[in-house]
Amino acid sequence: MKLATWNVNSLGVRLPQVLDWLAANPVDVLALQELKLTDDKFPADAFAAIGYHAQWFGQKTYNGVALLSRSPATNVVKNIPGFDDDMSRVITGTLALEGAAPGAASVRVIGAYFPNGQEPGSDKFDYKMEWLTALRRWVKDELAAHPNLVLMGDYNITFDEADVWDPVRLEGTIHCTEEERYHLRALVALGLSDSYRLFPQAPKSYSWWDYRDAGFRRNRGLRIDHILVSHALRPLVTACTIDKTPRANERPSDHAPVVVEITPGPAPESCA
DNA sequence: ATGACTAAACCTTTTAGA
Repeated sequence: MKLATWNVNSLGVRLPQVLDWLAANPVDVLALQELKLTDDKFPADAFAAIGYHAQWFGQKTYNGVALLSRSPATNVVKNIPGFDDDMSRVITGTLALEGAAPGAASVRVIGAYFPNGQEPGSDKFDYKMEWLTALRRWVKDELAAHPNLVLMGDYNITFDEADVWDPVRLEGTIHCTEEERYHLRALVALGLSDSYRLFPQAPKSYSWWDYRDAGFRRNRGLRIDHILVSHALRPLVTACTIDKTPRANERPSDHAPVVVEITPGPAPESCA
């Protein structure tokens, strides 16, 4: 099965591109971030028309997340339980593990739009740290309950220098601070793996490029969109790629989709 | 040079993104 994450920077603007992308890339699950629309404006009919179920958690102007899926999601949770937040940033559901024996297995999928943080030392940075702490506490519990878990979305954090187009110039700036990277490593330490780095990748591979100053053309980017998988799923991950093709669209999002392929092995069966 | 571009709402200007 294939799962993907894409910060679309306004679903109202990007809907035609999302529909086109799904037609060309019929993934089983697509997590969307930055819908920038209220729940009543969510285009559920357009996704249903191309065979996708949807769960969404919108917000006016900012934030907003959704899960699109070939099979319906169950046990849907919005935001981080126990963390009071007026922003719509997280949506979670349980999906069938496609490719496994029928009814044999499921995967818990968390789609998240991590806070930007704006600038170290700002109120928004403090909120980012609190949010990251709350997320980790919750993901720890989810992992205990669901060994097959995928945490994907716009993390707004780079892992290390390899994720940054100019690590010297951007050292200590937002998305590249030690505080943010500590939280990212702590998430990984719960028992997750960065799907993208399970495979050889081209150097200077990024998932976001600044609209300004021809950032995409000059490949001045950051890798801040990630797909983390639990240890139970890790041996089943067969590919992880960043699809830059939507950046060639006329009015592109500043983020590219990230796609992971999970290939369940044959179901263990007793030999009769 | 605390910039550049894009999107939404407070809409000819500001806020936020990253």
